[in-house]
Amino acid sequence: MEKKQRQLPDSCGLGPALAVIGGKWKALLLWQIHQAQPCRFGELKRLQPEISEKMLIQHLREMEADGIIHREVFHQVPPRVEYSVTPEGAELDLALAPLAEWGKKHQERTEKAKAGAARAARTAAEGAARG
Amino acid sequence: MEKKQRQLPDSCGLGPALAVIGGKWKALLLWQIHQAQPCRFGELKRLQPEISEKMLIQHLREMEADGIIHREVFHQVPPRVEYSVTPEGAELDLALAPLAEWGKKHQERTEKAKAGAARAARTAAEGAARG
DNA sequence: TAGGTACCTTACTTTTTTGTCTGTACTTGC
DNA sequence: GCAAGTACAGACAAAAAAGTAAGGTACCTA
Repeated sequence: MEKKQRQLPDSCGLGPALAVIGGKWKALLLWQIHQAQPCRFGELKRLQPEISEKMLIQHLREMEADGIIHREVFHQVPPRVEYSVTPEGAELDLALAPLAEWGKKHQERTEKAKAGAARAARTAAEGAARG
Repeated sequence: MEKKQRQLPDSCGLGPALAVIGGKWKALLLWQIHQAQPCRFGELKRLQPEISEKMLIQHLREMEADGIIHREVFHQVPPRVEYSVTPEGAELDLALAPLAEWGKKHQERTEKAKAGAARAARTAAEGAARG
C-alpha cells in the first residue's frame, strides 16, 4: 500500500465519500462494473481504452480496499480475474445517481449559456457593423 | 482565468458534477455558505482557518464561474463582499446529501472494521502467548 | 509616517495524481 | 525462438492541485 491520499476535510460525510470516489476514473469504473458485472480486467480495459493499465489496476485496488468492489481470482492458465460490486458499492452507485442527474442538468445549462453568449456576441457584432 | 481543469471522463453526468465539486474544499465551502448565507470572505476564513486565503478565493471564484454561488460586492470602506448560494448551488447541495449519507455510513463501517481487526489481532496475540 | 482592516493578486514551491514505459510468469500457436 | 494473450508490478516523468509568502489597494486611526 503506497497510498497517501490527499486529506479531504470532512463536511458531514462528504469527505470520506469523495475520498472513495474522487479518482479520475473511479465513478466511471464503478458504474461500468455495476453494468457489466461480473467483468474481467481485460474487459474493463476494452470498455475504456483511454485509461492506462496502471491507473486501471491502481483504482481497482483502491476501490477493493475501500470495499466497494470485489475481486475474485480464478487460478487458471491464462489467469482470470473477475470484478463485481459489493452491496456497499451498489449503495454508493445509488447515492451517486442524484449527483449524476445534477451534473447532466448543469451541463445542459452550461451549453445553453454558451450558445446564448455566442448568439449575443454575434448580434452585438452585427449591431456594431451597422452602427 | 488560468484554469485548465483535470479532464474528467463523463459517465452519465458524473464527470461535470465532480468537476464542479471536486476541489479539496469546495463541498465544505458550499455547505458552509448554504448554512451561514449570506456570508463574507472573512467569515469563511474564520470558519475554516485551515484553508489558505489563496485557495479560498480560488475556489470561490471557480464556484462562482460554475454558477453555484453568487458574489455581491458592496462598495464600502472597508470593502464588503457577500457570498450566497444560487438556486443551482442549492440543488447541488441537495444532490450531495445521499452521498454524504453514504460517506457517513462508510466511515462508521470502516471504523468498526478497524476496531474489529484490532480486537482480532489482540485475541490472536493472546492465543499465541497462551499457546 | 506607521499600523490596521478587508479583500484580494502574483510568483514560486511542494505535494499529489496521472501517464509512459518496461518487465514478469505462464501457455498456446507458428 | 518469437509473437500474442492475461493480469499485473515498478521506476520514472509530466501534469495538476494545493500551499507559502509576499505585495497591492483603499481608506482609517494614531
